[in-house]
Amino acid sequence: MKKLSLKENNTADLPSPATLLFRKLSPSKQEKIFQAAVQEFASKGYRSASMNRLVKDAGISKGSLFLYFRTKRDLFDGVVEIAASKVKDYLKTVRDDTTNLLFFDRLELILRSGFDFIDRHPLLARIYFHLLQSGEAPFGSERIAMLRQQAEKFLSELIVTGIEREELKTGLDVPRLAFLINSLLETLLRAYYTDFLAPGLGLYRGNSQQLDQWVRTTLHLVREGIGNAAPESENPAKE
Amino acid sequence: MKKLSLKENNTADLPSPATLLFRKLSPSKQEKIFQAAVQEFASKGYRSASMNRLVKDAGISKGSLFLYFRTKRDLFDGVVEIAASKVKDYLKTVRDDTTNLLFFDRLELILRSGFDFIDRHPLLARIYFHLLQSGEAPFGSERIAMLRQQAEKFLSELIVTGIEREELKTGLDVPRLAFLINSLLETLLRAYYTDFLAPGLGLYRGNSQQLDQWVRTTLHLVREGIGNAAPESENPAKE
DNA sequence: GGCTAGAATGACCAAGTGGTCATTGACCGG
DNA sequence: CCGGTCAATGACCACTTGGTCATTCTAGCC
Repeated sequence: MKKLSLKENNTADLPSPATLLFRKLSPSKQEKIFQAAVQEFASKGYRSASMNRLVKDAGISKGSLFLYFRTKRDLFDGVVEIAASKVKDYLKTVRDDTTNLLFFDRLELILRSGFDFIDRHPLLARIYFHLLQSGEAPFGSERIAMLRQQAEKFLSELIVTGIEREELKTGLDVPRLAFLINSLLETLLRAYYTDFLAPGLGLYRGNSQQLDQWVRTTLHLVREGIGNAAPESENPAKE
Repeated sequence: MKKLSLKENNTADLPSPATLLFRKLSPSKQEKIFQAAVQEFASKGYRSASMNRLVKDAGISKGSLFLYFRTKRDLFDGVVEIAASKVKDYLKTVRDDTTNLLFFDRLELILRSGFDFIDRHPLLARIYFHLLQSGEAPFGSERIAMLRQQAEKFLSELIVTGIEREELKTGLDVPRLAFLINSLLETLLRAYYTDFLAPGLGLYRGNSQQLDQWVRTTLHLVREGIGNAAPESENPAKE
């Protein structure tokens, strides 16, 4: 019953990057083309993705592709649109499904859902993070900023709720903390599908035990920090 | 008093990417070429950097450049070598200059020195982070892993020392925390010179007041976390 | 001067790029 | 079976890429 409006098609104001012609194609053909595009962009990044290769993989002619999407950039935008909307749906779902939980339980679920999302949509995740990380791409940085702001706004709301429920300290610097925590989550997720980011730490394709440990350590850091509060003594200086 | 082995030039075992001919050049000419290369790689990233453009900027002929560096890759390696060694020196200096300070003061200084480093070497910083973040480059990922491991080992040592001095909790998951804290620092530094990463949060080219706030918030998070410890009650929620 | 070793040069190369467009071919109403 | 419409095609375009190499230039020596 709580299926809130998942549509919320605020992307509608932007003109779709695909041409009318493309949208008249049979769904299966559209799918085939998108799939090839996702594959190509995910594995090569925007700049090194080759339209020639893509066309071969999709099994269509080059001329057709440029009838469906006027430019490489348009095609990429179309792919990003899909990736972003999937990510958005996932964020929304997680948020709505966890409203009643405690802050740190919510945070844990967000993280775990992130791993899950990557398992389900590895290529889309790759594109999403590539976009998020990439300073070198010719994308209007507004799009990147928007993605980021979305996640941070989401986290901010979580934190504010946590404060209201007295699960978190008062007087927190919410927007900055949202940024910092978001960066922690992003790094973890990125390292989850990238082999060289955390070599030897069992995050990349880690088994569930290793992931548990990561989740525990991360939550512990965010919850309590690592400083020794010297709980017995009123004097936090040397013992 | 154990002088930690710093392994100064463990890069010496690798053959220098520059040719003999290049090393015989006058320092000023070497400098000019390096400068053009740094500029080009920093602004375009590895893949989009153009040797043709570079050659024009450096004011030498294309043939010469390829006499000095056999391939584009070699030239890039040469530039990275410089960037990495500068970063390394900076890390080492910060560490050695702060051994006597408390853990969180050290951490603060590391962060502030990072900002300072970026102010001083913006282009090298860009290349360094580009390398660190880039999954798309054709660099052997070992180099990236090495850079990362260096920073994390550095942080690990700091944490261990902090634990020994009872400034930090005992029983911490040191390597994972080093990874997480490192990711926080990296994100902050990256956002410090990247306009779109933390839009509106005053980190990009922020004034010193804004930076102070960032430092404070970050350290507070790492030290105490954001969880409400419910200090009045002696009831630490069982887990 | 003449000679020569070796450094500097830029025209040139094959390969690849994103993108175009004249041609083809498939379908359809008459 | 015709003509008309329009999607599909791939040869082709101008341009860029990293890299090469025959040629030219230059410095030093006799």
